[in-house]
Amino acid sequence: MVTTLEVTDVSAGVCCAPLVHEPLSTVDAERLAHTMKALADPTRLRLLSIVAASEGQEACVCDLTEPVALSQPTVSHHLKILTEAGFLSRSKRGTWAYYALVPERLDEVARTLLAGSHTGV
Amino acid sequence: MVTTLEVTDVSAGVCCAPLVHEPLSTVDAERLAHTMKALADPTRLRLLSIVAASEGQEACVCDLTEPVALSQPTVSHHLKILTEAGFLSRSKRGTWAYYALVPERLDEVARTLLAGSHTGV
DNA sequence: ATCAAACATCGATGGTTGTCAATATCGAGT
DNA sequence: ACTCGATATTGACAACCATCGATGTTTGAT
Repeated sequence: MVTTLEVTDVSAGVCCAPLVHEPLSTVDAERLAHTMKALADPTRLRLLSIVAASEGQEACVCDLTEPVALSQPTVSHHLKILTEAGFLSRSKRGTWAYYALVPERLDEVARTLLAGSHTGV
Repeated sequence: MVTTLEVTDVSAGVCCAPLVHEPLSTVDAERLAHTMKALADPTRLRLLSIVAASEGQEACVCDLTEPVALSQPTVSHHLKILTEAGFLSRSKRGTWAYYALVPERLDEVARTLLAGSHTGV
């Protein structure tokens, strides 16, 4: 049984775009918007949360098709978008493709949005 | 001079949707996606960041049209979407409409996305 | 070598969305 | 009352996107 681990290109990192501290450059805004677009769909959010709540925070396509009640091609399409945005990683084991959560990526985006309000402190 | 302060409906709060701890319900996913959609456009992200970087974290439409190089109706349209999503508040002073950042809302969304990875700590 | 299962890709389609010009509304000053 | 300046709304259009069925590709098993 062969195990292939594919690492997605996350070089277009949004790591250090403050959003709230200084005006975003056109290219930074474009990059961040592309990242947020991956999270701006209810199906993709559900897929993310289902994967995150699964054993080892990973799941194969066959486990995901039924919960979201969509066709397999559609699910594959969404998983590809989430993977390209860096929120999931793909590893193939046998005929199955396992998608795993990349929590650091979610945290990275969360930090980008932080505005530093002192809510109820 | 009359000052009107409008408070936007944020009752559709995404406050306590964990995203990473348990599968999102259909309705929660729908709500969160709607919120993320407001942040999934480069123009809106630039508008947000420009407002956030302005004096008192607020700006009027006339100050925003030129930086983004778009028509006034288009800018008003984007500001409306950001306001309805709770990221901006609108207060009218005279003929001018001032849009101010709501940092708590950004932090709220950021917390929703947090996955709790221990990146390089 | 062949077959079946899991997944990806392709092409098409209906719905959504960002943009603008034109128009409407609203407030301040004359 | 009238005008002007700032903003919101409307209608239209092109580009984008989520979805599906059909098909292609890869892998393990017979």
